[in-house]
Amino acid sequence: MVTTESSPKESSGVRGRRRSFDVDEAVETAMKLFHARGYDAVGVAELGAELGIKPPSFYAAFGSKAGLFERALQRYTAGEANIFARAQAEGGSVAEVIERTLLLAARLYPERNGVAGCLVLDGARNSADPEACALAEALRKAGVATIRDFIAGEAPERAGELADFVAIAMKGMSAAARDGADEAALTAFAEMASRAFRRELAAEG
Amino acid sequence: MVTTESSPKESSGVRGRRRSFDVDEAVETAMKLFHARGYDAVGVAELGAELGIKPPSFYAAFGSKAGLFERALQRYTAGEANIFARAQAEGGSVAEVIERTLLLAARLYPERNGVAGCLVLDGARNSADPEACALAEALRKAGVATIRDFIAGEAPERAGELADFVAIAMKGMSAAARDGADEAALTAFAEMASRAFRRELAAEG
DNA sequence: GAGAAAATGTAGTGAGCGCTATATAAAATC
DNA sequence: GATTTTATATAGCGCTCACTACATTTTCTC
Repeated sequence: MVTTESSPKESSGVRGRRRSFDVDEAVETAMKLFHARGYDAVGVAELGAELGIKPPSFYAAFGSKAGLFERALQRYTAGEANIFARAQAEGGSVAEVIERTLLLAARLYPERNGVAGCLVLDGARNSADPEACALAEALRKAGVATIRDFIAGEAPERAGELADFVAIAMKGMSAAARDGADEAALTAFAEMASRAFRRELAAEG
Repeated sequence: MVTTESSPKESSGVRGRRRSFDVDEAVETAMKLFHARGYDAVGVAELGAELGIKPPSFYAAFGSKAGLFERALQRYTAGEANIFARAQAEGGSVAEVIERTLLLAARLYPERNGVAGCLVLDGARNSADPEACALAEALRKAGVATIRDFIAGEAPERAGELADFVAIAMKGMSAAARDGADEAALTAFAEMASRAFRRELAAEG
């Protein structure tokens, strides 16, 4: 082979040949592909081509296609896509945090570079792979549980249905974004949903 | 062959061998399969096995997999799944019809026999086939246009965003149902969304 | 019955799927 | 340098995908 090794002299402390690609970069690329077209529609061959690696390197690094999807989901939820965590970090009342959450979704979900909606909510939608579905489902359940616990701080009686309201609204916004809705349309919805949430929260259960 | 022809004596006026299967029944079966698992996840081989026909009969009758999907969508929208048409048929104000629409969705969308959500909204979600996506998208656009025109009768100024609110809420309910939400959860959402719609309609734009 | 038309059964097509066996190349330790 | 370890490249696995060529059967018209 005739590669120009970037740093062949310095020891890394790890035995064996060094990876010729950046794993984090690969996960980032895969994340975008899965997000743009859904889990099933992105093949291992395309991933390999896009990542610049051959199948053996792919499976040595990620174990399986679902393994890479799991890494992509981890990267997704650890970043700016974790909308509720970002909204909660700014503090405020339950109504304020939920409003911020919905408005943030309206800002983040519209199509940008072929990517729209939420990877967790829609990335494995209609997938034939049970493993991919289970990975996304676990994150969805954890997400709504987090929101429910947060709402329970102010409204323990109605926390369940109020969290469901937010979750279903988010699913609608993600689906709408994937169907082509722009930020203005999603923001209009988010504002109406926020007003609704505020009123429902204020009303006695 | 040793088939027992059901009515070999009476002429049908059409030349050639008669179909050995009922096309409408086949479309019905295909509709359920597409609805349950999504367009891409249902293969032609499985459809043929389930319908009891071989590939040549399949393609002679439907032209292509997408052709059968189109027939399935037509059958779907012509039946009880056309929620808005059913809600509108009962008459009443815009707020009443929309409330009926959302509550009807909450009743129809939860999983029954492996089928959940809306075929038009989610049947081709994440599909790699542009034709299937285009068929579903056309029906989605027609549906929201119908709702917009109906709302415009009472609120011409805000008909666009109010119709979008309903459409996004329905997408959320369909997605939630496919994720396992039951009728109680969807009904709770539908009631909150209905109250929200009523208030937004009453408020001056 | 002859011929035409339509549907069927048998048997496949090329292409893509996720994944792997095997050998080689590059880095470490000894 | 010899050995070990890791990652690589080449090539191909068995399987499914949507779809079709071809001969045959059924049913019509004439």
